[in-house]
Amino acid sequence: MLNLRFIQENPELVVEKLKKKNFDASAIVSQISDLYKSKNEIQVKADQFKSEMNKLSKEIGQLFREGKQEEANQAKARTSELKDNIKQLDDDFAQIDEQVFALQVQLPNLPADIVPAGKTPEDNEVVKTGGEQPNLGADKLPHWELAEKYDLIDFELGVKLTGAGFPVYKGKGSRFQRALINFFLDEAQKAGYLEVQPPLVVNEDSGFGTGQLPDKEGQMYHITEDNLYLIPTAEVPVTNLYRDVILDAKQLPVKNTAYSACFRREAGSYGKDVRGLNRLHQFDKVEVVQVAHPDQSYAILDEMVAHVESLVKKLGLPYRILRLCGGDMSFTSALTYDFEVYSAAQEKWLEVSSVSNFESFQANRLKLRFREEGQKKPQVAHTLNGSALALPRIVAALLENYQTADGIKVPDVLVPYCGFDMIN
RNA sequence: GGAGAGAUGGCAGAGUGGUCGAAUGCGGCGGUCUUGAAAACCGUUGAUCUUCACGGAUCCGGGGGUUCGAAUCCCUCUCUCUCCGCCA
Repeated sequence: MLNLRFIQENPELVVEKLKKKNFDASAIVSQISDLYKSKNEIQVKADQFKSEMNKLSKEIGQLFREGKQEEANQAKARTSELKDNIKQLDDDFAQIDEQVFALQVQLPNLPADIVPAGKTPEDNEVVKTGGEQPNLGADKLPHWELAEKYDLIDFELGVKLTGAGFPVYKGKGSRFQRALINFFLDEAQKAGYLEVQPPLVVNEDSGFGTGQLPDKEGQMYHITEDNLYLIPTAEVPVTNLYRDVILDAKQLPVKNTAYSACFRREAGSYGKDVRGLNRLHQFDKVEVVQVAHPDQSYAILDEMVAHVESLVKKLGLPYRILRLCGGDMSFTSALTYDFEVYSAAQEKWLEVSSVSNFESFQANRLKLRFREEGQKKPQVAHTLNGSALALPRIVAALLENYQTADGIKVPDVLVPYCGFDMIN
C-alpha cells in the first residue's frame, strides 16, 4: 500500500512509475487527491466543533458541581447543534475515508528504476547465467517418469487422497525432500537467519498485511467456517510476525527463515506446464524474510540473491537469474529477481525462487516501523523475502539432471542429509 | 462440545460517568553519585491524524448505542484465559 501523503504530494510520479507496470493510475490518483483534500477539510472542521464541544462539556460539569442547575441546562441546550454538526461531519469523513482506502489498495507498488519495461516474461532481463547443462543421452527421462521408475513420487495416489496437484512422496523420494529442506534451513542459518516455525493457517489481518487480501482471495484455500486461510507461502506468517511492531533501528536487519508447506489453488492451470512437479497445489518451501532499514534494503536484496545463488550452485544446477520486467512483477514488489534452473529432460527453465524488495509497500499495511536512535517519530521499514528454495522444481531438475544409466546420483552436498548417494 | 472469567500504555496492574491519555510498579532513556559498575536518588518515557507553527482531534480489543460528557453504563462481534469433556 502506498502512503497517502506520498500519493498526494507526488501524483505525477506515481502515475509515471506505474506505467512501467502497465497500470494506468491517473484516474485513481486524481480521485484520491480530490478526496484526500476534502477529507482534510472535513477533519479540520470536525476537530474545531469537537474542541468546542469538549470545552462546553467541561463547563457543564463544572456548573453542575457548583450546583448551578439553571446555567448548566442552558449550556446543554447549546450542545445539540454542535452534536448534529459533528455527527454529520464524522459520517462524511468515514465515508470518504472508506472511499480513499478502497482506491488506495488498488494501486500496485511502484517499480524500482532499474526494473526493465515490458509486458510478458519474454521481456524479463537475464542478468546472470551459471552452472553447466548436463549432457544426457537420448534415453533421458522427464522427472515424472523417473519418479515412477524409482518409486519416489506417486501422483495417482495423491489424486485418490485429495486431487491433482497433491503428490505422495515415498521412500527415497520422501527422504530426498526432507534432505533438501534441512540443507536449505542449515544454509539459511549459516547466513544469519533465525529459524521460525509459523502456523500454516492465518487470519484475514495477516492476509491483508502481506498483500494477499483483498482481491487475491482466489489464490488461497479459504476455511470459511473459521474464516482462516491456508498460507500460500511462509512469507505471510513470517512477515506478519512484525505486524504492528516498532523496532529499534539497531535491531535491523531482522532475518528470519522458515520451512513450510505452501498451498495454492492456482485455479485455471492445465496442460504440460502442470505435469509432474511443475505446478502443485501443495508444496514445500524454505523462505527467507528480512525487515530492513530503507537505506539498506537494496544492498540486502543483493545479499539475498547471492544467498539463493549459492544454493543452486552447491546443488550443481544450471541456473539463470532474471530481473523481472514491470509487467511480470507482482502487485506488491518494487524489484524482483527470479531464479530459474534448467530441467535437462524437459529442456526448459523452471522458476525455483523469487526474491523481492517490497520497500515500504507491505510495511505500510503491516504498520511495521522502526525508530532511529534518539528520534521520537518512528518510520516505516522495508520488507524483503525470497524462496531459498522451493522444493518441487528443484527436485524435478535434480532428478532429471543427475540421471545416469545406473540411477540418479545424489549431489554431494545432499549425501550427508540423505544417507545415500544413489537413487536406484 | 459444556461452564465460567477476562481484554487498559513495552510488561504487570489500578481506575467503574467529568479534575483520565489514564495511578502505581517494573522495564527503557537521561542525569547526580562512582575509577567503572551496582544500589540509591532526581528527571523523562505511547501511537495516529491535522496545522508553517502555537495548538487541536482521535485511540483503554472491534463496531454500535445511552449521555452535555464514556476506559467506566447498555447492545453486539472478535479474541484470550481457566475448569470439565475429548485428544496428538
